[in-house]
Amino acid sequence: MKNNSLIVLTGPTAVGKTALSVLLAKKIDGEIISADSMQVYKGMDIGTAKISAEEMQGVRHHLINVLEPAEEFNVVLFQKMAKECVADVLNRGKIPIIAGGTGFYIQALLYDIEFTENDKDDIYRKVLEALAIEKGSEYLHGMLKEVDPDAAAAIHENNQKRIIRALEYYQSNHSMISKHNETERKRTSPYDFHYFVLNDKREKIYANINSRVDKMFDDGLVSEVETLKNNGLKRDMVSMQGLGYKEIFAYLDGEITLDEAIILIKRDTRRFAKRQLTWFRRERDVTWINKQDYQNDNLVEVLYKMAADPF
RNA sequence: GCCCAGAUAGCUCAGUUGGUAGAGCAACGGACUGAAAAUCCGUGUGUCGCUGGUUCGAUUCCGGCUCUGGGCA
Repeated sequence: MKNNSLIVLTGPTAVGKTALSVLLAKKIDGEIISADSMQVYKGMDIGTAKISAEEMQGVRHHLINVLEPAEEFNVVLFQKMAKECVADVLNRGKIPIIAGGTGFYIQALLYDIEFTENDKDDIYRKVLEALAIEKGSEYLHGMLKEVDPDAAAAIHENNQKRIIRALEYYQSNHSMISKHNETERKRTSPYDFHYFVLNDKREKIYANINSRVDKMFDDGLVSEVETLKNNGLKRDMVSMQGLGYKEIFAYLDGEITLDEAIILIKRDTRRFAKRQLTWFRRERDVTWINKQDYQNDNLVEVLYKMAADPF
């Protein structure tokens, strides 16, 4: 085993990553580093389908339950924390298994994408947001065209978040984000990795999602969100934009009925799974594991064999 | 058994005075490099129930059949 080896196990939500990752960790003496933008938060268990202590079966998990829901989390933070975890796990002679469904985070870690320090400018962002409300996002798009035409061409004028980020980048770095993206895209990974994407028939995934959401309600999703709300969490916080949370907030605020919330959570989770698949499809170096191709096989053994080379 | 209504996209339905069809929802494809469970863009995916007839041409008109509702017996 090399000192920079790691395994990525990902896939769309509800495909069965979590259980498989634990089995794999036990098999190869690994530790799991979660790549999940929502499971980092404490007190958000039901809606994130967070793994329980029993389900961990003694396997050590990192980056789960490490932040308060009022704290902000983003790729940069993830990358920083995850890099430390990976180094730590490797130092102790174990194999890091990156498990979770946030493709962007996995990419940032795997290819060590560079994010310059302190280039997030909250004040400028607020200014831009106010400008967007006042003059519309086409106006911001026009501003971007002035300073970074390539970025303006690549970002649709309705995509306010992206436009704002690109302007913010220019403001902080006095250089174009389009150039930055171009160089970062060419990066090669410092790790020796196996990138597994677990997949299944679409209808199967969707059926899992639908029944999982029903179960979340049975398990008390509404009261989980009520508790968070009573603790002072607001709808616009990063953590409360998670699937299942934003819809229940809308229900608690009387905007939609409970039935509508259920339908919305199911639909939006299905769409999320589809977006995840779109992301993984265009990632380089991924190994797809289609569950329907291995119906009679033990998936852990399959992964173990495929990953055996570097160990 | 008889009468009436319906049968068009995955679902609910609209429509074509005869020139092979469209809405909503669902679905599908894509982008993404400091909000990513976020954000944004794009796409009708259809033997118009089956089968004959009339017609240059039928999903549309006519007949028969099948199925599904509702009613009468």
